[in-house]
Amino acid sequence: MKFSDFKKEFKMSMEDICYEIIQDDNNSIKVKNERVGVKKLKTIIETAITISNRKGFHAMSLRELCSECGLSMGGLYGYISSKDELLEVIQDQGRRLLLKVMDTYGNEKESSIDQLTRAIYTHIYLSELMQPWFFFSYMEARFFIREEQEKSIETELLTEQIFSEILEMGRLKGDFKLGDPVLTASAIKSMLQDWYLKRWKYNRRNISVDDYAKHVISFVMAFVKGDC
Amino acid sequence: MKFSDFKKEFKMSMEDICYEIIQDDNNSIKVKNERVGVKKLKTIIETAITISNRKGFHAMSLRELCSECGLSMGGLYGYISSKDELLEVIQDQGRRLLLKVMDTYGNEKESSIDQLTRAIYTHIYLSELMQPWFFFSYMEARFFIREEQEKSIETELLTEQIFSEILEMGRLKGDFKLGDPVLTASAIKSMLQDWYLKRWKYNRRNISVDDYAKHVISFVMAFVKGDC
DNA sequence: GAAAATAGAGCGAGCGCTCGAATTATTTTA
DNA sequence: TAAAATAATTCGAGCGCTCGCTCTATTTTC
Repeated sequence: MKFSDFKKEFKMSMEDICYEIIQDDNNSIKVKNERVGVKKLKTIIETAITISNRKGFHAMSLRELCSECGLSMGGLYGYISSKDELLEVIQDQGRRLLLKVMDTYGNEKESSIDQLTRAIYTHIYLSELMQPWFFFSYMEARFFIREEQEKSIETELLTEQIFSEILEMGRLKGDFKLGDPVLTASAIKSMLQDWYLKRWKYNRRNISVDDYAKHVISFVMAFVKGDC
Repeated sequence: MKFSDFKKEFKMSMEDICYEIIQDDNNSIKVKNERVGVKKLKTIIETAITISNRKGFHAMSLRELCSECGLSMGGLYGYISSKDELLEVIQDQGRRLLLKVMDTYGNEKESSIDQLTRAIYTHIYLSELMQPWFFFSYMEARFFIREEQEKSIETELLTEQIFSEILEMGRLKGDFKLGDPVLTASAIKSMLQDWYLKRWKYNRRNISVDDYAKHVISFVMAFVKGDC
């Protein structure tokens, strides 16, 4: 599996998700025109993530967000009802994308090794395409209100569970030799997270997404194939 | 090496560092009485880290810090000249401790495997004792001013370099079979960082610092001993 | 020309920081 | 040793400013 192939299959665009959000009556979007609304909402979310990743969500003023999006305070408040809701929209949008892709990429008929390889590739490739959101979600999580924080923890543990289940299944089938599947899943996850958290480091060293994925795979495989 | 042994050897207390800082004329501490000054400064640093780790340094108001430390705005400003300087003091204090311990724990006469094992143990044990500072330093780094940010990056790369040098040396001696030492060092580091960044997860699962250290060691050893 | 969208001045609250008054501790004087 | 004088420390109201958010006047759209 190559990144370029994955990118092609990854058709679910942000615009589709923004369209879904605008249609959803649970939020406070006052704009009627869908064509304009979807485009603006997309800009707002992307710009908010960009500024937040530079200086933090809390330190980003809404005036700054407005001027970078090319709209006024009043204009912005046609899309959100508070700064807290903006955060919810960002999280909601990212999670929708994430869950859709994770659903698609399961395959129970593969061998344990292929399953593990595929899961690692999928996670790294996905976090490459959604790097700003993954970074945002990780770094801002501790400032979320309780409800949003619980959703974040849930998503974190869910991802980890995917790995621990593959490991556990592989151990039962005799394909893997490893101690604690949960600790191992956690170790794998920390390597995957490094890819979207330390982007500056890997850019500086000219390490491509495929270089990184291959290295993680070989690292993990050495452990699960050996006896410890 | 057990954590309890390490803890005993780790005699350098925060109070000594605070004493050094107060003696240093580069800062703006106006308090004359050393006995009171050292104690208060220690409280200020520890409380500031605690509040910051909960809600972020930027979101922590100095009024809040004052009331938790039991002093007034004026009182606080006898120790710092600005909120930015408080951040510098926190970073400075942590880095002094970190570097002192890292200097102590080198040992060039060991075998490659022992060196690697010792380096991993030292890092995990150290980050256990200084967890709040490590967490603070990692999560707030992107908000630092350029100068402070460069110091952070330098420290990050220095730690990584310790591992990549051990790995490179081991490969040359024929003890290790591995591909890229830098990528491997980076993978090890991401596992070490997980220990102080995801404390809630490991606490919830009742995983001790020694459990974690052992697992990382076995994970890394499987890779460096195998052929990839 | 009605409805939808936008603009941006204005509001109260809370921020980092200051500074003179109040309080406490120490030294000097008689 | 008690009183007076001086120094050191603590205090918190107040300053200028920016924040999230509101609301009405204006412009744009169809």
